[in-house]
Amino acid sequence: MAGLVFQHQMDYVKKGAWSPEEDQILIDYIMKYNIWNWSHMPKFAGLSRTGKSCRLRWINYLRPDLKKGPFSIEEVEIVSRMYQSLGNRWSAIAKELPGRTDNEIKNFYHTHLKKHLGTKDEVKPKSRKKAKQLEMSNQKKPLITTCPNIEGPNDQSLDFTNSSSSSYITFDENYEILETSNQDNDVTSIVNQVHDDDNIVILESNPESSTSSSSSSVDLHINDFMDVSVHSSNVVDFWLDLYLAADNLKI
DNA sequence: AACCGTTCCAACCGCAAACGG
DNA sequence: CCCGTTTGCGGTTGGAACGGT
Repeated sequence: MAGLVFQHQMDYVKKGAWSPEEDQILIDYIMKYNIWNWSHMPKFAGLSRTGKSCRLRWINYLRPDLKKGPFSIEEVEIVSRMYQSLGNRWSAIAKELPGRTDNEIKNFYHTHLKKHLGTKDEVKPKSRKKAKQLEMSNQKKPLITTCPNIEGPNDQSLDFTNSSSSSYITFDENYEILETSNQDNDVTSIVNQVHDDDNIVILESNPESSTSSSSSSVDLHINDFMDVSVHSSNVVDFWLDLYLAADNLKI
């Protein structure tokens, strides 16, 4: 519900959801005059909004270079890895993901990653300079690498089936498992094969080439102390389950 | 169909950092 | 250096959408 806040007798500031008309006014104004001063601009553009609200709307929703749609496996991997090293420094994490905003990443963390990664102690460097230094020193190699837009095992240039050291999993457009390197969709054995110096390669299958879909939910019996449930209801949860399962194996 | 609980995310708020006169 | 203004950041929340009963 949009509200009106009266600042002075004659002018007011609109709050709440933006209308398509307001969006268009903001877009048109910025396209014509660029961003020169957020706090003064709304008045000139004819918007009854605070500069803060305009800035947020532009940065998080209207800018043309924003990437829309769900996070890719690679993006999830980056967010996960950077959160482990940087904590809740969303804007620093966003710099690694072109087209994604800090707000979007923060939301993504709270809705998808929190339950898997838990909360990390807040990292609060004294200055942004220190923060930058910390960020530079925290680069880690990912355990799992991703190869988006690769066709999969039928792609002759990527014949993983003859490789003794690689495993693969392909998904259909719903991220249901299509095929694995051991030919019997046995995710368990793939995860069990993980060694310290291994990467797991997750292939995203080409949606056009998918022919079948099969549901897959497996309980991995890792050892006498650990059972891990891996399911493929969506790419994010599947990836995280697999990631954590593989990571636990390294202990 | 109605209700209720949950999930998700756009947008808010307060505060801190950066800027500029 | 000081101080007022502007910009940027992260936590929080309202409410729409969804799913289950």
